[in-house]
Amino acid sequence: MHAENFEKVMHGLGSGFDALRTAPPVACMRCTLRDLCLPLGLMEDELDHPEIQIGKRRKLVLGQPAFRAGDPFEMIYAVRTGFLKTEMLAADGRSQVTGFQMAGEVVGLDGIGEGFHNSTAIALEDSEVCQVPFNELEALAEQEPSLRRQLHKIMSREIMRDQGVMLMLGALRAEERLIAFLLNLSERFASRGYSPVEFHLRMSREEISSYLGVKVETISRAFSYLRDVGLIAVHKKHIRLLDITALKARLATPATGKSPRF
Amino acid sequence: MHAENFEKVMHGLGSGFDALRTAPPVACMRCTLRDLCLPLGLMEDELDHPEIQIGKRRKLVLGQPAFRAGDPFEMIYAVRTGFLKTEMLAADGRSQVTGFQMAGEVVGLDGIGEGFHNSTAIALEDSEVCQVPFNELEALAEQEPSLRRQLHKIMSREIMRDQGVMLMLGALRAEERLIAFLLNLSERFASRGYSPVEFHLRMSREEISSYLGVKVETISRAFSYLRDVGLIAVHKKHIRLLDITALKARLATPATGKSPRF
DNA sequence: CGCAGTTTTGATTCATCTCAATTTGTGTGG
DNA sequence: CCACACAAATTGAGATGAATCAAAACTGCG
Repeated sequence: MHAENFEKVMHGLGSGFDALRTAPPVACMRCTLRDLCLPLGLMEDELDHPEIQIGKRRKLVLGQPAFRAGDPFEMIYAVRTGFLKTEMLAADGRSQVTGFQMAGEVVGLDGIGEGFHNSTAIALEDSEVCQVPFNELEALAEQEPSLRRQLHKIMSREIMRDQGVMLMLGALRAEERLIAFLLNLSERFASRGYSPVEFHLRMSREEISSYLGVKVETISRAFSYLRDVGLIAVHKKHIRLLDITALKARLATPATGKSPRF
Repeated sequence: MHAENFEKVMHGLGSGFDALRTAPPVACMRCTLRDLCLPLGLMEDELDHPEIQIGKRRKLVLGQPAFRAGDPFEMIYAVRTGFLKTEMLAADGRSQVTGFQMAGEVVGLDGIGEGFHNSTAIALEDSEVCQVPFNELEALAEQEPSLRRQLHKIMSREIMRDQGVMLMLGALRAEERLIAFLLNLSERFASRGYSPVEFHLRMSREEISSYLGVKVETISRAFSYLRDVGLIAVHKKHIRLLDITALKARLATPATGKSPRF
């Protein structure tokens, strides 16, 4: 979906706002996600708070939610390790996956507006997130212009990401959606130092199909087709992109008539 | 689409940041969109700045863009009167309408992240917007906690809105999408004091179809069908919802198998 | 009043869904 | 470690919704 959304991410370690004064276990400055994260901006201007940190780490086992729709909104969550999915529930109980998040990406931003989360975030594998109390973050952002800008960028990027998904759902056919999805994963893995051509899907076909707005069978067929034409290699959840250029080309052309590219 | 998104809106009048000190033509406090807007929060806490205002009014004639994709990001825009559409351009030149905005709604938030707009906002009728310089807004928000919260809410609501559209595009069939669209307009008109059952569409069928991710012919057929079954009355762009309850019911049931409502 | 663009309607084709069966994978307990 | 039971994924065949191609009706405008 959408060219680049290796989102800069928000995170923090330790706990509480007074962390500004006390030296916490692991400061944001030393966090491994430093440059993907909120403190990125922080560091630029505010090197006088080397130990700044907000939020605390929390482990999630496979299937465990970070938060559920309806929960009061208090935190936003930065993925430190692992893989999450977010899903929205329709009124009739059916749900739709709205995104997959990997290290350095943020979930929970949708809760700000209404005071409660309207989506659910679930770990697709054992993961670790950094819980950031939003009101503390806001307060801190007040004092740190670069942090404030970073927060706004993160929210803005989420808006862009969502709009990219809209474009994909509105304009691409099933097979193209899958290609866009795979290419998007590829980019995100690449930007994290992993192989862009070979990776492991953490989500089920069902979850992919929900995200892409088609039925599981259709996704399965699309996988098979791309394998048959030699564009990808599939071994259960292990994917290898055999010809990224050709895959991109399939997105760049309106194929049968609908619009292309994400 | 999506229950409520009569977005609180950001606006301002006059111009420049120094407006904090000089008395501008029309202060936010006296703006007719006051309670839909950013100053909403402002007023709660900061009654000591009765003349506060940022941004300036700008008229747009039908078809005129407030900004274009690629333009450097400097302002966000609150619709004061009229009707806008926002659209994203795909790599191959095709475009997709990503939203329609009416009085009290904000456009341009997607530009924050990358420093340039990645969508285009165009007036669907003669309109007036309030241009708010974003960096000034950020600076002002720094001093006004309630304004800051309001800004975050607005961004968060845009995220929720987009996710609602994702759900619609991923889960509903053409006819259901149109119903969701009409019901959404209905709510937004209602929240502005207009009739929820009778209104004028400002956008073309083409634009509706782009937004809903289907072809024009399909939208036209969906209109005709809903008319034939007595759910709506259509006279060109004038729409009357004859049975809102029944329309909602069609969204609440997985119809032929796909997911409904959202 | 006639032309150009938009909207509607019709007929057909095609993509995706649906239903159903099969295969493959996974976890559990013997 | 194997066998079984259950879940996930694939494949097939047919039904159906939406796209496509084509043309007619309508709308607005000079």
